[in-house]
Amino acid sequence: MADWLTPTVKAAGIERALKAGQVLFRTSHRTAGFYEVMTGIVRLLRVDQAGREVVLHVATGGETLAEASLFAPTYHCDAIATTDAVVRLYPKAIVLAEFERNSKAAQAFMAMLARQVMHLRTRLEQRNIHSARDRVLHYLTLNAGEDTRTVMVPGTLKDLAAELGLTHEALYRTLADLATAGEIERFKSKIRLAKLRV
Amino acid sequence: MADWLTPTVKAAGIERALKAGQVLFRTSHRTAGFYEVMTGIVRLLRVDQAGREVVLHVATGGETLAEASLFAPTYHCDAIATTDAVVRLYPKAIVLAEFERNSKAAQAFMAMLARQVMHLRTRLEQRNIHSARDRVLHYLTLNAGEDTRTVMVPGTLKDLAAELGLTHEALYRTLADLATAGEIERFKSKIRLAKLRV
DNA sequence: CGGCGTTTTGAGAGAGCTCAACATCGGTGG
DNA sequence: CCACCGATGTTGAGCTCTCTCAAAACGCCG
Repeated sequence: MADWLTPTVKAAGIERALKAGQVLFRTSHRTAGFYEVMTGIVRLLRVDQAGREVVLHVATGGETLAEASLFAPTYHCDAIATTDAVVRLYPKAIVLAEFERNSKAAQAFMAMLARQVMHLRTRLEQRNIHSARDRVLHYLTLNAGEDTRTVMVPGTLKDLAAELGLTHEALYRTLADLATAGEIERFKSKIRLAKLRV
Repeated sequence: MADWLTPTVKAAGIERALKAGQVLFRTSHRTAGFYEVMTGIVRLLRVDQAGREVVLHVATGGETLAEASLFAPTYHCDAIATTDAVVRLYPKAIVLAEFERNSKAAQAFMAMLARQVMHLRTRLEQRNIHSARDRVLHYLTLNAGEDTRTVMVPGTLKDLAAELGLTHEALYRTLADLATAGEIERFKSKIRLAKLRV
């Protein structure tokens, strides 16, 4: 997953603990580099003229943050810890120098970004599906494993509901309906799509 | 916008016209490179066990397609023209060689991908907002220009509705409501947010 | 002038959201 | 070992909001 993280870069990572509400960086601050969220939740936002927060993104464990800051002199939004959190800073100069020297690392980084773009587009497409039923089916179909039928559910169903953009109630109901309709089978942390009806 | 497109790469671009319904590439085909959609609409999709299309993305003019294919031996989805379309192929070998030789170009490409990631995350965040009113306001606030109040509307309001994930009726109504509430002013192809009320 | 697409407004229905109650499970501490 | 507690999982009922279907006004271009 993080094969762009060469030993050099990894060694340069600087961990930092944040209290809930603490500011990681603000708009127009000079960019230090980009971050990886290790634990907790960090949100990216802008503040509009009326002082309201306009949220750009909510990052949780494992996600990277502000990749674009590698190529910009200043940050373009604020980053604030929503919960207590631990982040790791990858200093811009070191990362860029590594990419210059090591084109394999650069390629791996590009590949990671390209995969993210792909994945995000897919999730966006998913949100165009209005029916909860179809949205869940879309997700299951796309995330079915080797046998093209079994999906491992990562984390709780509540988390899944959030990823799908549904309330957890709606997800529970939809799964229950699909199960009684015989379209899926449910297991502890797996869901299996019914055999295709031809 | 396309500053990663060095003359070398640009010269290597191969245009190709597609009829509606024509296949550009299929899953497991060997990757030739990635594409830019010049005109028309191309959709990326997978086919599930029951033979149904599962759409991953719908690309239109100016968008790039299958960036991740640069780093993979085979395509992981099908690409089919929805309308008559013209695409431009940037051959993998040439692009990668250029990135190896020209680290500025590589950096520009990374920067482009990073910006895309940022933008897609923002759009995804936007879709988490359920109320049409708040979603429109979120969009307007984030896209306000220099003066932080005026938004140029690209294309028709119908297009905007699609980008926002609303029906055009819902958007028209919401804009009308916001206008009568005095929260926005509407012009030919501009919308201005009302002054902040403190 | 006659079409075609966008913009606008109306009315109705359905689907998911909200609020609420309860079950279940895992962990914690007495 | 059991009682307690919090978070997840589940089901119910009502409501709101957007979608859908419909129709008409408007603007643009041939």
